Amino acid sequence: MKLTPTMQRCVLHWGEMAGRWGISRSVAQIHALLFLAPEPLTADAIAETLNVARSNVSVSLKELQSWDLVSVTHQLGDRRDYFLARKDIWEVITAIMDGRKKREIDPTVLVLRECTAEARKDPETPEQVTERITVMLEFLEEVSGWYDQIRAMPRPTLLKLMRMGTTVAKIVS
Amino acid sequence: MKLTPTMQRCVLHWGEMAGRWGISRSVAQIHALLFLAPEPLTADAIAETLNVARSNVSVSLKELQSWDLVSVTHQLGDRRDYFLARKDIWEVITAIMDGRKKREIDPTVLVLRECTAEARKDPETPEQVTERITVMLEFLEEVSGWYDQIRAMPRPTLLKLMRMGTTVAKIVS
DNA sequence: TTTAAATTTCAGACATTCCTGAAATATCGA
DNA sequence: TCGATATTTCAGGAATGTCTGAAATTTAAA
Repeated sequence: MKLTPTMQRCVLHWGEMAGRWGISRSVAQIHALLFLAPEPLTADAIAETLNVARSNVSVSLKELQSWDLVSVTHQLGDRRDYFLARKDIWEVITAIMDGRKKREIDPTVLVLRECTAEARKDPETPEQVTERITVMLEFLEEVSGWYDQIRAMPRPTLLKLMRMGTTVAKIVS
Repeated sequence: MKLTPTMQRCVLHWGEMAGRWGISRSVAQIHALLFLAPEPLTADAIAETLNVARSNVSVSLKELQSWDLVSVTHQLGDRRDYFLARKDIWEVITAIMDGRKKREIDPTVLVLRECTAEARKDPETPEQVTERITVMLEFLEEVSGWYDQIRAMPRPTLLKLMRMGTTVAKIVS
């Protein structure tokens, strides 16, 4: 896989953003490469193009698959795996948002449920604190539910809503 | 500052989530502590309560202030800084989202702008790749603009919209 | 000023995460 | 089944990020 200067720039930038995005540089670079690549690539091709260890590519691809951003295809008469990234930018973003919700929000909701129950029983914990935890839990649960509803809406509807921007508010109020 | 078992649990959980949230454990724990604390705390009190170095608290508080999650107050006749976290959960979440947008999206939009310009001039870059980069840029810009609009809406309106869930779609279509 | 408290800076210790390369395992055709 | 190729696992090294404690700086009262 030959990279033009522009493609290289994208891949490198993805790698630089990796830290902030909470993934490793390899994962980010591989994702950029597969996103740009016009056709599926083998793990070897990826390793060669990005100059990283073959095993690193294997692990990183597993992570990208766990994010539902990359899938495997095959070519007739070739038993190597060919990897392919989601190309639809909308699906890419929603996959990332789903993954983040699962990793960053859901565990906290579980703990907060236990904490509120515990706080209510415990007379030591100030009422104010219990209240604060409860409010946070309820808020997270409400946002979670709202997110699920939004996710279930057909894309054209969602797009239309987005394009309306603030005018929705005027209609519904 | 004495922590009840429930408060401790929250603080520790925040610390454990820190990695996934892209902040250091200290920053997360200090935020949890200040969020729960009924009143402002000095840096020394924080250091003592969480058993971390005083200097660490100083740096972490600076980061929390850069996120607009923590502010400084003073008590009459006391020249120490007293730190206070945003208590309104809605404001907390929007502050975090603003910070993430600034750190995780905005830099990429800038680079993608340069990349699309570059790709268009460069005949080497395949048309398909240029197109893909352009679509991604346009999508990010659209979402950014949409986010700004949403952020500017008065909170009660936004809450009403959220509570309506999918029924908004039926009304506008 | 001077002094003392409060805060910040920063070099290095520590911890964590990431990556590599070798070895083990899996897969498929012959 | 065997052999060749593809993939994964994993221990240890490299790189990065975090935290500490001492020293420097800032701040405000005396």
